[in-house]
Order: sequence, then structure tokens, then C-alpha cells
Amino acid sequence: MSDFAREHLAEVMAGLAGIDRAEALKSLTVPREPSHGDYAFPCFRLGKNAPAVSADLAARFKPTPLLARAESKGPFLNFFLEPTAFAREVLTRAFQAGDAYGSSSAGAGKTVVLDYSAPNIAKPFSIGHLRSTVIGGALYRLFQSQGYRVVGINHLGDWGTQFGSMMYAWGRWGDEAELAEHGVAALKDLYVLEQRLEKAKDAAEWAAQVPGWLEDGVALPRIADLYRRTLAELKAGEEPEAQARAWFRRLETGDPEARALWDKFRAISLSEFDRVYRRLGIHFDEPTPADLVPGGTTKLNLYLGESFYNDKMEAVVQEARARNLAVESQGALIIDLEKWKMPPVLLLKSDGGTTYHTRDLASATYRAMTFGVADGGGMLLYVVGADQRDHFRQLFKALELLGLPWAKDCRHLDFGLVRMKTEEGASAKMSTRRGRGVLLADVLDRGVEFTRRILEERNLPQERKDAIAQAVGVGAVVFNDFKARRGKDVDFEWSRVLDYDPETKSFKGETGPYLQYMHTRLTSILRKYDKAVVADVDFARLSEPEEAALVKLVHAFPGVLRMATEECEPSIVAGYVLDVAGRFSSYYHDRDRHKVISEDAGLSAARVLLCAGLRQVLASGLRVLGVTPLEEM
RNA sequence: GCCCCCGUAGCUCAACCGGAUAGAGCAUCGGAUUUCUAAUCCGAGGGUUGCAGGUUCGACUCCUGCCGGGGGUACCA
Repeated sequence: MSDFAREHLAEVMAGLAGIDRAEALKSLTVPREPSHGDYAFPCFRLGKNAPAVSADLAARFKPTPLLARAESKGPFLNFFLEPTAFAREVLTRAFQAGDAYGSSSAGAGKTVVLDYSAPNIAKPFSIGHLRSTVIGGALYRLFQSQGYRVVGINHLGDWGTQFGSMMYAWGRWGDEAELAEHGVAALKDLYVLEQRLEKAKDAAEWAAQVPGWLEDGVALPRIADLYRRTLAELKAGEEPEAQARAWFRRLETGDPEARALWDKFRAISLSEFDRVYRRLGIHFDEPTPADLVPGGTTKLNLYLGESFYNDKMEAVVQEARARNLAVESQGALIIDLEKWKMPPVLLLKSDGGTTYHTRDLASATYRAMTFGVADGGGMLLYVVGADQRDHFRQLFKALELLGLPWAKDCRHLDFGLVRMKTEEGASAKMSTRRGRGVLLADVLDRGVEFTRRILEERNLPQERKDAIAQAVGVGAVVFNDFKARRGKDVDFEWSRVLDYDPETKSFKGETGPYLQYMHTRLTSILRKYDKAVVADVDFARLSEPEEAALVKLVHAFPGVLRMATEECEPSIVAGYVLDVAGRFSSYYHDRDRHKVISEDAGLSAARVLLCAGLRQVLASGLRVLGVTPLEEM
């Protein structure tokens, strides 16, 4: 299924002008000016005298059931759809397909391995990870809609020297009661305390920062006491960085105490992540039991995080050595990429430890083998921030040099950085190490809280209000990430994420709530229509130009999903649903001219069917993006 | 220094892979509500698409240079 009118026209055009059908399809455009027609074909490439060619083609054009006429206007050949037949085709298809409308089987037999979210356990689940999570979730559903088999992988940052920092901090400041009460927020505080301690030039500088932390919403209530105590210990010559490294070495060498701490931290973080994923409707695919970490007994190992590859890295290093790719340099083992003007891939550090390069080489290989990508049957996609562009260029080049043919099927789907507005008004990259960063759960909670305030005045049962508040608050935050193309950087500002007007108590503009609201309007019309919606209506009754425009939007949906999938760009869907909602809203408000349900039964039936089509594409589009379509709000 | 990305209305972004008169939201100003639920709608103002060249029938889109912003630049990930 597809935007069939366009393909039909390409067929006609190919026959008319004697050109390739694909070429015709590529050249077809939609005139900006509606009176120029529904489609336009620029004739410049068909001859020196484009206006003459256009006129000739127009004269030879024979109408089809779907295409009423062709008009030459200068060098352009403009086509006009037969509106009744077009509306019948579009609305019948949408009605009959239901939730399947817009899906296709273009990707049948192909597998997409999608790496997304990947929060770091030692760090908070911040709004930076939100982007990867919601973009990844949308891409997951997009590829699914096009018939691909999708494997969602959460490459958790659950390994690395950062855990040494955590363990050291835990030994120094940790408190079971606080951990139980604050969970991951307490872990974050521990990590931040330690990182600032490493960064600070001396104890005095570190101490000077502490009062500010209290205002940053740090969870640990004992913090003021902590820093006084730590000051004394620092003066005794303690070196936090060295101790953190020592702790990680213990973890790597299988020290039981370190391992127990690692399990504990990981479990606390994962239960928090799971809560967030449930709220966002995010799903990852579970590996088979055989894929689990050796010795791993909890279900929390299902995410295939970095630790999963601990026993798979040696093979990569061996392979690089065997192919004479790996060379010694400054005491480390690297793959040199100087020829491609890139820094080297670091396989083994000078202390013999592995790096994230090593792990990513191992994970890519594992995925390609396990999920059938190595046979050329799919793709490995990484939804990771733009700051890691070089990393992935290096990674893919290294895979290529390792002689892996599927290296060409790897792609980094980068997205713009989330930056915080600083006090000075400038924006800066968020950094957990410096303690900046906004917790995702807080953002979601704040969205839900705003919504709850609006709903107070509604006459709805409390339990409905709770569910709506969740869906609207979360929808506002989620949709915000799709307003711009994923490559754009975003400055994090509360007022932009939640464009909430306290005076009118409403969300404004191009927002998730706006879209959800329009969906409730459509459903309430369909609810109010007491007869069953049928496809057998008089389509000629949809004669208003606004109605023709709406039919075109319903028609466009399959193409929108296809293009969004091809370009891995969910914002295309976002722009589309905004278009649908906006046009419908205008239509809906012009009650004098086109009230949907009226005395005129035939007219009502036709308009109701149109609304059913609009509701269908709006609901499907929202679901793809991870925004819940609502029936009332 | 080198590599990569981005410059479109005051702000945040679109523009159907090079097509006709560059469009939305926010903000500002002015209107609309005995309703198919106002978390809405209608209207107005607002542009030398960073600058300068080039490619061609045609450039926001492609190429070169410059200016400005951001990111990266082997033992964090």
C-alpha cells in the first residue's frame, strides 16, 4: 500500500512522455499554489522548449478514472485529480485497512538491529538519554510498520572505570538507608561527589562548590556534613582517582566484594530505568537464555549491556592481530587510521584494559552474527548522540578493515545534543561529571503535574484524570523531541519543553497535547454519530476544497511512514500529524460551512467517513511517535 | 592546528532530494465561544534564506572561499 495516486500518475506520465517510470516518480512535485493543480510535472528535461513540450503533453493526455485533466502552464504540466474517485479510493482503503493503514511489507525478510537508549548506570537517566530513547522507540515502530524484523538493544553503560568511582564513593559516603530511599538519585550524587573531587585542584576548591549543590537538588541530605568530613581526610593525602581505578581493577579481576557492589548498583538502576521505559512505552528485545552473561542469574541481564561483551573482546583483538591490523603504539594496541585522517582505534590500553572501541567491535560482530545481518540481510543501526560521530566513523572503518562485508550496513543515526542554558545565558553541553543535567523522571513528573492542574476543573472520574495526566504530560515531553529533525541541537528550556500557559491553564502551539486534543475531537464526533461508520457513501458530497485537502492528507500517510523510515527521521511523522491536526481543526471550527453531523444524512455519512480516516492516520502517527491517542481529556 | 555538523521571520523550526509567489508555532497586536468539549480557531505585521562568487532554463537546496556557532580530536563512554 502506498500513496497510490502518485504512482498512478507516474505510470501515466511515463507512457505519455516516454520516460522511465522511476524517473517520472522522482520529478513529480506538488504545486505550492493549489489552483495550479494536485500534481505538477516540470518539463525542462524533456526538451529545449519546455512550454511547447508541456502543451503537447497536455493535448495528448487522456483522462483516467483517477485523473480528470492535465493543463499546461508555461513549462509545467499540471494534473488535476478526479475528486470523487480519489476520495473514494483513499477513504475506502483507509477504512478497510484500519490500524494497518500505512504499513507495508517493503522490509520483509530484512532485520534491523537497533541500538538505542543506552543509559549509563553510574550516571542519571537524563534528558540527553531521552532523545536516544524516544527517537529509537519511534524508529523501532517505523521499521516494524514497513515489515522489517526489528531487534531493539539497550547497550547499557554497565562497565568501565566509572564503576571504580562509584565503589570508592560508596565506601566513603554510602549509606544504605539513603540508597533505599532515593535509589538512583543517591547513586548519581555519589558519582558527582567523586567526580568533582577528582576534578578539583585541591580540597579548598572542592569545598567551595558544595554549598551550591544543595540548591541543585542533590538527594543526599547529609551532604553538608559529608564535605566537612571529607576535607579532613583529603588533607591526609588521599588520592580519589587512584582509588577509583583500583576499585575497577578489583571488579575486572572478579573480586567478590566489587562484584557484589556492581550487582547492587546495576539492579537499582535497572529497576529505575524499567519504570521510565514503562511510562514511555519503550521495548527492548530479549535475547535467548543462551545469550545471557555467564553466571548472570537475574532478569536484569536481558539488556545486553557493555558487560555482556566482557568475554567476547579477546576474539576481536586476536582477529585484528591476525590480520596485521593491530600495532603497538605508546604501550597500547591500536588500529591506525591516519590514512583516513582519524584518530586510532584503541584496542588495548597501555595497562592492558579494553576500551569502548573494543567493546563496540565485539558487540557489532556479535549482533551481525546472531541476528543474520552478516549475510547481507539487514542493518546495524546506532541511535547515539552527534558527539560520537568520530567514534562511529572509526568503528565502521575498523570493521571494514577487518574484512567484514556487513560494515557497509552499519549506520550511526546521530542526533543533536541537548544543552542546558547556563546562568550567563550561554548554553553548554550537559555533563554529569560536573553535576549538571536534568533527570528524565523529573521532567516527566513536571509535565504530568501541569496536566493534573488543568484537569482539576474537568468533570471526569479521578482515575480517568490520573491516566490522562500521565498520557498528556508524557506526550508533551516526548513529542518535543520530534519537532525538529533529529540532527538539530536542542537547548533545554522548561518553557519550551512544556509550553504551558498558567493563565489559560493550557498547552499551546505545536505540542503533544494539541495533537491529543484534536484526536479527542475526532473521536467525540465519531462517538456522537449514532450510526455505524460505513465506506459506502456518496463521495461527491465531499465537495468543499477543505475536504479535498483533508482527503489528500489521508492519502499521504503511507508515503510519510515510508519516507520517515527510509530517512530514519521520525520528525517527518511529527510534521505530518501537526498538519493533519491543524487542518482538521480549521475545518472543525468552520461550523457554518461544514458541520460534520447534520440533518443531511448522506452528507453526514460522507463527512463521518472522512473523520474516521483522519482519526486513523492521526492515531497511527501518534502511536508511532510514542504519544498516546486519547478519547477524552 | 586538523576533522565533522549547523547558519532561513525577534525566538524555535518547515519547505516533498534542483522547480512556480519561502511556510508553521511561539512572542506582539486585533477579533471569535447560547459549540460536533476554547488544551481551540480567524486576521495583521514580520524575510536580500550568514556573506561573496560559481554551476544552469531555474538555487534555501549542489560546488568553492570567507564569517559566525557547536561538536570531536588514542588510554571516560
